This record gives sequence, C-alpha cells and structure tokens, in this order.
Amino acid sequence: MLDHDFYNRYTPTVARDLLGCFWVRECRGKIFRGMITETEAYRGFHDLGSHAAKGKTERNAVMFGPAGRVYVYLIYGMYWMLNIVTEKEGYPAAVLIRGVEPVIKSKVHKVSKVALDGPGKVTRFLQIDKALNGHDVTLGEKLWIERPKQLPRRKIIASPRIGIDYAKHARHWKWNFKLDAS
DNA sequence: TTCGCGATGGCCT
DNA sequence: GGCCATCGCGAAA
Repeated sequence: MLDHDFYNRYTPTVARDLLGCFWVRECRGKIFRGMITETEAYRGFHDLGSHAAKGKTERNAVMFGPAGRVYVYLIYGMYWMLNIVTEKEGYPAAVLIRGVEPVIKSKVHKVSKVALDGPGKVTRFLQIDKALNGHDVTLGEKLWIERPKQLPRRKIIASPRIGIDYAKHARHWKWNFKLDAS
C-alpha cells in the first residue's frame, strides 16, 4: 500500500508514478480493483487550472491538508471527481484520476480490459461520492492504492491537461500523464 | 468518424 | 447569473 511519503512529493512526479498502480475499493463487502492509466497534476497557488488558485474555500480545503487524503467534488451537477492530495501540509496540490482499467474476472475466467477513459467513469466504477471527501488512503480502509508487483512496460505520454483552456499560461503545462495504448 | 448539445447542481462573482 | 478538472446521445458527414 502506498504511504504518506509517496504522496508527499512534487505533484507531477506523483502523478507519473501513480500510473500502473491499483486502486482498491472496499464497499459493502465487495472489492473493486483498477489500474490507473491516466492522471493529472494540479499544483500550488499560481496554477490557474487548479481550484486552489482562488485561495482556500470550504470546497477545496482538503487540498491544503496532509498528503494522502482524497479530494472529491461534484462537477456539472452529476459527476464526482477523484483526486489525491500531495505535497506538504499547507501547500495546495493534488492528482486527478482520469483513467482506470478495471480488473474484472468473468465467469469464464477471462480478464476483460474495458477502459474507463474519463474521471466521471472512474468514480462511478469505484463508487465514490462526497462521503469519501477527506478520506485518508494510507489507512488501508475503504479506499487505498497498491503498488503493482511489476509495472506495465508501457510508454508514458505527457500532454496539456483536459478542460482548462481558461487557465492562461498554465493551460500549456504538460501535467496530464497517460499510459500509451497497448 | 467528429460535432453539438442537454442534463444538472454547487460554487463564486 | 455564469461557469464548470464531464458524459452520452443523435445528427451530420
């Protein structure tokens, strides 16, 4: 299980290192697993694409807290966004989880590779909503992240982040990280 | 294949 | 009142 020290680092590095790791979600006696395939870094007071650029509010307060907590918020009235807080306490930063490949074993023991290629689809699969906002993923309860035995040998593509064209110069930062399709 | 748009509600000015 | 770190559908091409 990934610990506080893993998350308490430079956010784009954490975002990159999370690729290939596995979300584990324990909910109502069931376990859901999925490999992280796409992430995005949001960092500091001057990143105009980040909620924290407008200062601390009730909504984004978790971003200012200790690393390893989950920042969950609602967007477009219907989708929950899942982030994991990074860096030192007091410095607002987080990694948005944009893509996951669920590990699903069917009745014939085949492993399907259905890609969840969007942050709203990720939270639907992991059954995440506001109730988990602020949850500590270093506890190993309900929701946490595991390092894989072997990292996938897939190329990492760095691109500008999605949906933040309003963010002035920050829109060009290549803080979206994605495992190349294999 | 891409494009346009409606759903839907909390947040911020 | 406008905007938003989105998604899925249907039409156009």
